Amino acid sequence: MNDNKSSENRLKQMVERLKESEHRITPQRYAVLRVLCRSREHPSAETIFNLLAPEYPTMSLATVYKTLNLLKKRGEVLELEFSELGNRYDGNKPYPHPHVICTGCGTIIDPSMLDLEEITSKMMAETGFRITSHRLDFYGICPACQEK
Amino acid sequence: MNDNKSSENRLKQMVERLKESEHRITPQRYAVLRVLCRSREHPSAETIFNLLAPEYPTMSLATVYKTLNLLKKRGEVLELEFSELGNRYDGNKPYPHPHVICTGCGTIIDPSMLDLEEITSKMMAETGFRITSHRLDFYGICPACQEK
DNA sequence: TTTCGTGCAAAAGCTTTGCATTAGC
DNA sequence: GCTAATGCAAAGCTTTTGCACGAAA
Repeated sequence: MNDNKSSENRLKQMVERLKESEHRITPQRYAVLRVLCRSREHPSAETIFNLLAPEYPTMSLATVYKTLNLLKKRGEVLELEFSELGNRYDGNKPYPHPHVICTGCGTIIDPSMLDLEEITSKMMAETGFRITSHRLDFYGICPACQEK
Repeated sequence: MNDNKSSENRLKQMVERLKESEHRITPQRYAVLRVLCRSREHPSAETIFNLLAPEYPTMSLATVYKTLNLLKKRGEVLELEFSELGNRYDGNKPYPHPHVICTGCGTIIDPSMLDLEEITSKMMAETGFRITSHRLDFYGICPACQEK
């Protein structure tokens, strides 16, 4: 879980922005936002659903997906695409950043930010692309898995 | 398509390595290897299948997937995981390297190599992970799509 | 001749969609 | 009260699997 202050601020920000764009804050939707803001594990849709199911018996996976897609469309969540691991979501830092992923247990953590500006400029010059986003993943074995 | 010399060398290398590990070179398998070596478009499984279907009427998608998984297991092909775009494969450079991806048309190109050694070292020191691989993707709009 | 590979069809995951019901605002 | 959101079930995709047949070495 996240430290309380920053995750609560992020939650308020998400709610505020949704309200501004005429979106309703339902209990289910609020619950999904809460999980996204309070977790740092880059949860999958199913993880979010499983966390909420006990407290919200009528919650459905479809609602989780619909909420994630809404947030994705509005740039409020970053989707990490994996076919094996399943897609994972980051609501705290909804902008491209590096990740370190354990190929043993699927843990995903955020290392401190790297400066990718220079690399991006070189890319644009070389390829002629208008670069809008990026993804940098490091794969390896996490400390916990190394001890197994 | 690739330049003939290097793609034919890569093809021979793939065949040689499969033979060394007691794998049979069937016409279907050879055809998949050939497409992987001759294309630089990072094709999907279905793209490979569609390219070969006319020439090999009995070819099946299952065989393409089985061949790709065999090559992946042996480190002869790099799999790029996308949920929206579908997984894409690179048989020419089966080691982690940067990609530039057009979010308009799905084109994937390889920019010239960047030095990621230093970044990787920093990652390991900071996270305690034993880093084994990485993925660096830049997303943007390719020159062709910019003119549309 | 003995495996191994192929290819069909079915299954398995994950994600999306249609639609009637429910509930924000 | 109007309209958007929910949630069930069904459908859609991509990828994998089981198994009988066919072919490589």
